[in-house]
Amino acid sequence: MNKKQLTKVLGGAEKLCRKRGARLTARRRTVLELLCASDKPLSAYEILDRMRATTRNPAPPTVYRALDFLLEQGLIHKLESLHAFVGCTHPEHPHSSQFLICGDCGEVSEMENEAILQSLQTAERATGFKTRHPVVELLGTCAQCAEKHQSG
Amino acid sequence: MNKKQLTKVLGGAEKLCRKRGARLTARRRTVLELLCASDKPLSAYEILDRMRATTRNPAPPTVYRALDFLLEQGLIHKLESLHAFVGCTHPEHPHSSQFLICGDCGEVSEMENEAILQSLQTAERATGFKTRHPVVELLGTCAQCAEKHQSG
DNA sequence: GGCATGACGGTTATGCCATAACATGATGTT
DNA sequence: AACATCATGTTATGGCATAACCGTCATGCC
Ligand SMILES: [Zn+2]
Ligand SMILES: [Zn+2]
Ligand SMILES: [Zn+2]
Ligand SMILES: [Zn+2]
Repeated sequence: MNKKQLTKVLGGAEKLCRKRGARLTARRRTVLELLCASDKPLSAYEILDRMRATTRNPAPPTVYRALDFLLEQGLIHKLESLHAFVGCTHPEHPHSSQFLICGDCGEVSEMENEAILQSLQTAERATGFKTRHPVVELLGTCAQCAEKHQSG
Repeated sequence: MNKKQLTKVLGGAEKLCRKRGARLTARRRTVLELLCASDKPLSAYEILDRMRATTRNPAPPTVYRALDFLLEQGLIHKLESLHAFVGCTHPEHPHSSQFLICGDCGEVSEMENEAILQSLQTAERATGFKTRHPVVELLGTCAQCAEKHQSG
């Protein structure tokens, strides 16, 4: 995410939280900034390291509490298969997305694919299962890296 | 999994490994048995605890090495969102499946849904992404538990 | 003002998940 | 026997996540 996008997302988050009566405090905002500014997912402890630049002696609970808040507000997502977190690219409305995770370059792209959601919902109806939180993470190789492998 | 099914799965695993020239050793077999005999997913450390009944002083690497082998052979699956493992219900052929994970009773059911696979593959083609391992885990409430909630 | 209430975050400690690194033992081949 | 290879034992360590307790600050009510 570039600086302009970052500003926009942070502004949006601010507005969203105000509307909901949720408090986007300094700590929480810092964590969101770090995640959005990063070009790859960050683990809680990576966030912790980066916080040392601006915060005196931060500890794991500080980070995890902020992450919990941001997850509740839908401003970030957790990648279960990586034990890491990413900023959401379109937090305006609640949604469930799918993630393409490249094992070569580490890039993660968030996707909101209607056909996939439909197929999941169809399966749920057939089994009577009620999904609260779908985890869809595709681990593999992105188009760029696949091309490199062929040419290189 | 009941005792009869367990015997069948273990026999199948034995045969499968022999065919592939892979060695289903005592340790590996024990871990597979424990997973298949359990009615819910087990973490590596839960497996470790149960191994103490039959093995002297087992350590984490013992379990993790067995798990790695069984994963490679497709005899078990890892549930990323639970940090736990389950025995595969149909290991005869390689496959990628989806999991319905009930947060109330802890039951996990493995599903191999063609429509979901298709929708994932369509999305891959559209993006040029090559998936090596899809993770699809639906966290929610199973039909049984949902019913209990309504009546109770 | 005085005081309860509740959200937020600092601090310390702990527990679970997973692997690195090295030593030993089992198995099969020549 | 000598050797290569794979599996396992053993010890130590690193990464992920939370429990429990306490101080602080804002808010609302008497
Ligand atoms: Zn999102
Ligand atoms: Zn890539
Ligand atoms: Zn399976
Ligand atoms: Zn259930």
